[in-house]
Amino acid sequence: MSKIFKRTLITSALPYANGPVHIGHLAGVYVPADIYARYLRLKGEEVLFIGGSDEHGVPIALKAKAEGVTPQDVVDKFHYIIKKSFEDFGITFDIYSRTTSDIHYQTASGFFKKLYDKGEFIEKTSEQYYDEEANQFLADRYITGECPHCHNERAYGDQCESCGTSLSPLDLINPKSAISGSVPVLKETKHWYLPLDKHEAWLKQWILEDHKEWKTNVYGQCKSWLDMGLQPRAVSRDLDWGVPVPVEGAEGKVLYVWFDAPIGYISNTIEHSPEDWKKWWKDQDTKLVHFIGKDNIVFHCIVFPAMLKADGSYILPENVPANEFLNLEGDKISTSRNWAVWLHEYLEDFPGKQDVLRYVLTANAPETKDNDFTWKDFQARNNNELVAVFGNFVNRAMVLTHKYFEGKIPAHGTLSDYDTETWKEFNGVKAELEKYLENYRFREALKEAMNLARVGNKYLADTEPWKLAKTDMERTATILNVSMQITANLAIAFEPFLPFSSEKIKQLIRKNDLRWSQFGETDLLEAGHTISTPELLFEKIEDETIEKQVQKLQDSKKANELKAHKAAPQKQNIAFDDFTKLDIRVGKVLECQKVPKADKLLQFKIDDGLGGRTILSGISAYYDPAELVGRNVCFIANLEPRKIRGIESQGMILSAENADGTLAIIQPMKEVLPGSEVK
RNA sequence: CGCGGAGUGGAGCAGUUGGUAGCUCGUUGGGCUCAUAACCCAAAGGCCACAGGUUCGAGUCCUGUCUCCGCAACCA
Repeated sequence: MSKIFKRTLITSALPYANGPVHIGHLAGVYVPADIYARYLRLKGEEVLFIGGSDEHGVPIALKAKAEGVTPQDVVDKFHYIIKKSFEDFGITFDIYSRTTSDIHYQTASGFFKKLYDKGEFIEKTSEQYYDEEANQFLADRYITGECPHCHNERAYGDQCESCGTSLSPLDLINPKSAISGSVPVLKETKHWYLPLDKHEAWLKQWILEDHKEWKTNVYGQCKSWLDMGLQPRAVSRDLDWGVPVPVEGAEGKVLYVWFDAPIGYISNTIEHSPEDWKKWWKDQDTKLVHFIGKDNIVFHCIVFPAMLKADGSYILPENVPANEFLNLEGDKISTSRNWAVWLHEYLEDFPGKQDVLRYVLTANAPETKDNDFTWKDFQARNNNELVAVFGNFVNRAMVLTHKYFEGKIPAHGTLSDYDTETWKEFNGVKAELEKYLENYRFREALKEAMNLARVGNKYLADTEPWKLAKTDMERTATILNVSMQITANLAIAFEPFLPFSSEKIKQLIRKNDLRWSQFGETDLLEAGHTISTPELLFEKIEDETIEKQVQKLQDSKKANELKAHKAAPQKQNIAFDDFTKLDIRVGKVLECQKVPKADKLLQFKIDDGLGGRTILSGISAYYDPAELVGRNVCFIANLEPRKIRGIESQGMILSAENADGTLAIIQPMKEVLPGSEVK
């Protein structure tokens, strides 16, 4: 894997344009990708960094419908919010475009057509629900009906949000079209599939043999997929929002988003350099790197490469450095629950503090496992590391230079052994930094850069120029010369990570043209060169600021709970006779235990006054089996028995579901005999 | 026995091809005063999830077990 490449093409996962970007996206994908891009540029290498919005697919179509606008309105809104926030945050895409661009339509369409003509797809016909009133096939999400499991009447065709089961539209009882409300009919529809199974052999060789250096999470997941055997995947859908399938007889069909989106990398490259885009995608000397989150591993390591290979003229990714997920204050980040720190809001709340967030997200990046972002940690890293170590050193060096030499870099005398040793340390760090950056280990790399600032602080503390200034001005001059050279070096070292601060240092020392190759040089600033008056690089973040953010999160959490607490609408009235058909009883719990290999199930042995029965209930998350023994519970006695996990459940224990989904068992207020009827 | 990832001092993490367990923050004590009460030094704190095995020697290899996260399954 030591191939020398001429240029590097960096792609970062296309954010889905149904919401703004949050810190999870940043930590997982965009900050590392940007660090990598900036580093290579600083080294003078040929780099192209591609970004863009992913704007097709069912969720956007649904959101548009719910808000009574067009899908284009939805993606326009978020595309510009996302694009602007990336710009303001300093993510240096060479192009940030979108999958609704004309060029993308042509590119994606052409890509499909070529594979189609080469016979790289297989065609399959299957039965899907069709809305005769609206004259269209229905995506899974467009079908609602009764969940066969929990009988929630508003389950979707792909999932029941009440019980969490994933469904197929055919499972739904009384399906209804979400578009017209009519009853859909089953109709045959044809789709094209990419036969991944045909690509299995070379994928195995390419990943499992030739790319053992990929990160363990990436390699492991690919191996698991390859070992299980690959299946053909549909590349088209019946939908009216997307790139039309460019084949006769494919009216009303569009490319499936996962096929469509990665081609966006290519179309955005074409949009950026229409003349010579091919050198980025079709020249073996180009190194292609995909930055993504762990949810995208399979698409970028298996599906997209299979697409590229099927075409035959494209290069394959050299590496796919996928990160794990970032949690927020101990909870999963969630767009729908509004549990997130949104980039555009951060930029408003913390103007000029892009680098603080970049620092925290890199220092705590989820490179090997899921990590947690907390505001307290954010504050601590800012105050104890950025302010106290990095900012403080630069300030010390500059203040002293102004105090003793009127802001002019003094000429140095003979370097002492200690001076030389300090520089040696610098050179060592440079090599380490490069090693880490080139292996996508940005957390470690940043730590090395911080160590340089520590070296600086230690240097000043050990040499004590403020004392020497009283007796030995020549030595003081040397010390401050060295200190300012260190400062200039810090500007280089931090440029990929904290570009705004690096820029500020360069302004302060009035030196703009610093390149990576100069890193480690001891004469970046000439004697006599005048520097600006010192300004602070970072400022302390007070407790109140942090408390405000925490409060903001808690408020949104509360708001969500209240929103979710809206009581479900009342169901249709039923006849008294229907009620009497239900046989609800009180029973005493005799035994209770967890069902092995099942997350949620508890197995009960109930004294029902009729000889006892076994009932299973999915409440393991909320009750300890031991505390339930001896308690009275209510259960439906005449519900048809059903086998779950191989055990027959003879009834249903009644629980109330709280707004947050937690369950509370219903029990009678007074002691009653087992088998008592509930009326 | 579903698949993958992870379990290292209070917190967050390194530990490369097996050879005395490190880093940052925090804590405690000391020093210093140029600096945003910042900085520097020192100390305390880990039976490297657990149990076996291979080896002269294992955090590092093998086997088994447990826990956490994601996916899958599952919620009468």
